Amino acid sequence: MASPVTTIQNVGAYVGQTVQIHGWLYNKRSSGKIQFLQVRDGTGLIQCVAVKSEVGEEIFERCNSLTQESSLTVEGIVREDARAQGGYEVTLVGVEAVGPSQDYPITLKEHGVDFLLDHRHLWIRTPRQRAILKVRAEVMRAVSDYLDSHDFTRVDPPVLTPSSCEGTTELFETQYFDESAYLTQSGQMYAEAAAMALGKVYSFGPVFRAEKSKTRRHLIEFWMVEPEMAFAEHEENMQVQESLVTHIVQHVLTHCEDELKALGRDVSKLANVKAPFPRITYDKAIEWLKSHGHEIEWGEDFGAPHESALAEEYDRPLIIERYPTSVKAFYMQPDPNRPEVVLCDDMIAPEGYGEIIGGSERIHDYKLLAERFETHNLPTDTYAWYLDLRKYGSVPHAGFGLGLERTIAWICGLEHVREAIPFPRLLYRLYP
RNA sequence: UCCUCGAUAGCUCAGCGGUAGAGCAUCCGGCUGUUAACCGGAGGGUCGUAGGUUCGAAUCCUACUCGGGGAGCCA
Repeated sequence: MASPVTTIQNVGAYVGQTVQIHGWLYNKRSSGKIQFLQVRDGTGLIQCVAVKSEVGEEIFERCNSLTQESSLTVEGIVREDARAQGGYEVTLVGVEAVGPSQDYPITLKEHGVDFLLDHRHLWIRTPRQRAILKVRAEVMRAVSDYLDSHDFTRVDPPVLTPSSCEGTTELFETQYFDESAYLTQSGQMYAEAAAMALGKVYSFGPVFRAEKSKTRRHLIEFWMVEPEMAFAEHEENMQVQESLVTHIVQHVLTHCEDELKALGRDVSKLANVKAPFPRITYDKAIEWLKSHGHEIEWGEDFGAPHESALAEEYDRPLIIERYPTSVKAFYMQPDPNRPEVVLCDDMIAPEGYGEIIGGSERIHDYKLLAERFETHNLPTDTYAWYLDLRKYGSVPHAGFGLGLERTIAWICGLEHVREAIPFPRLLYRLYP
C-alpha cells in the first residue's frame, strides 16, 4: 500500500484517487459476491465496497473474515455516490487487518443502560456517543474562547481542599498524610482570591459531590466553569451569564451541525437562544407558581418540578434572581434595599434540563462576612484566608458556576447527563 | 435516606401456576447494491440469591443483593 492516508472527513478531497484509511469495522453486510464494509475512524463513517470479481478471492475472503470493531487499514478508490450517506464511497482494492475483535459485546441492536454503562469504554465508539463527545469538546472550546477573549484569565483551583466551600453538600473525604482532605465541590472561593490578583478569572475543572442523587440531572463528578469578576456587581454578572451561554449555543450550532443532526436535535429550539434572556424575580416566580396551582410559600426554595414549570413558559433559558437570604449560601451579598433577599440568580435551561447556572454577588464587607461565619457556624481557622480577602483591599465582586454536563445535555437533547461526560461517575457506579 | 419500577440465552425482551421461547449476536449454508440487509439451519439457560406456599413455581409470598426512574439536595 503506497497510496496517501486520509481521514474519512477529508475523503472528499481525493475523489478518483486511491487512498488508505485507518479505522475500525463498524458493520459489514455481504451478499455472496459483494461485501459492504462500513468503516469508522473517529472522524466519520464510510462504506467500502468489495466486489469478488474485482478484488480477487484472497482479499474478498479477508474481508469476509473481518469481525465487528476489528481494526484495519483499507485501500480503495474514492467515489462520489448518491446512495452513500456521507456522499462518498470507497471501491475497495485492498485491506489489511490490524487487530482482531472477537465477540464484540455492543451490537447494532438496542441495549439497556446498565449494560452500556458497564461497557462505556466501548460504548463511546458508537456514532451517537462520538457526536456527544465532539459537542462536549466544542462547548469547552466555546467557553474558553469567550472568556479568554473577554479578558478573563484561567486560574486552576486545587482539587484537594481542607474542607467544604459551602458547608452544605456531602464531600468525599480522603487522607492527606496525617490529616483529612476533601475533594473540591467548587473552585469558587479560590476563584475569588484569584480575582483579587488578576481581575477577571475563571476556573474550569472537575468538582465532586458525594450526594446520593439518582436523577438524570446528577453526576457525582462533573465539570464546572466558574468565572469570578472583581469590581463587578449583580447586573453585570447576569449579563456575562447570558452572553456566555449565547456564545456557547451559537458556537455549537455553527461548528457541530453534523453532530446535532446525528443526535436528532431540533436545532430550531436552540436558534432562539440569544441574549437577553427572560428574567423574573423570586417574588414573581412564587406568585406565578401559586397562581398555577403549586403549593409553595415565600421563603421556600424551588424544587425541580417548580423550576421545570417556570422554564416551560419560555423558549430560552430563564433567569430567576433575588432569592431569600435564608435559602442561599452564606457568602451572597444581600440586596441593600431588601436584606431578606440576596443578589443572586439561577439560570434554568429550557426543556426540563434544570439549573445550569448559579451565581451571585459576593459579600465584600469584612464585618458582614465575619457575622455570617458566626451565624452559619463555619470554622474561621480553615477560612481565615477567605476572610483575609475582605481585609486587604476588598472590592465588590461577583461570579457564577456553569454546569458543563447539564449544558451539554440540554444542547444535545440527551435523556441523561451521564452521556455528556466520557466516563460518568454515578451513584454506586465507579466502573469503568 | 425515602418513593417507585425492574432482574429469564452474550444482548433486547416475551412467557405470569402445568415440558424454557423469539429477534439479534456467534457458527454453517445461500444471495452482485446492502443501509440495524435479507433467507435457511445449528449451538446456546442453576429464569438475580435465599427461604416459603403448592401435587407442581420463571410465574404467588417474604427477605436480601444489584440496577433503572424520581424526591430531597444541587450545577
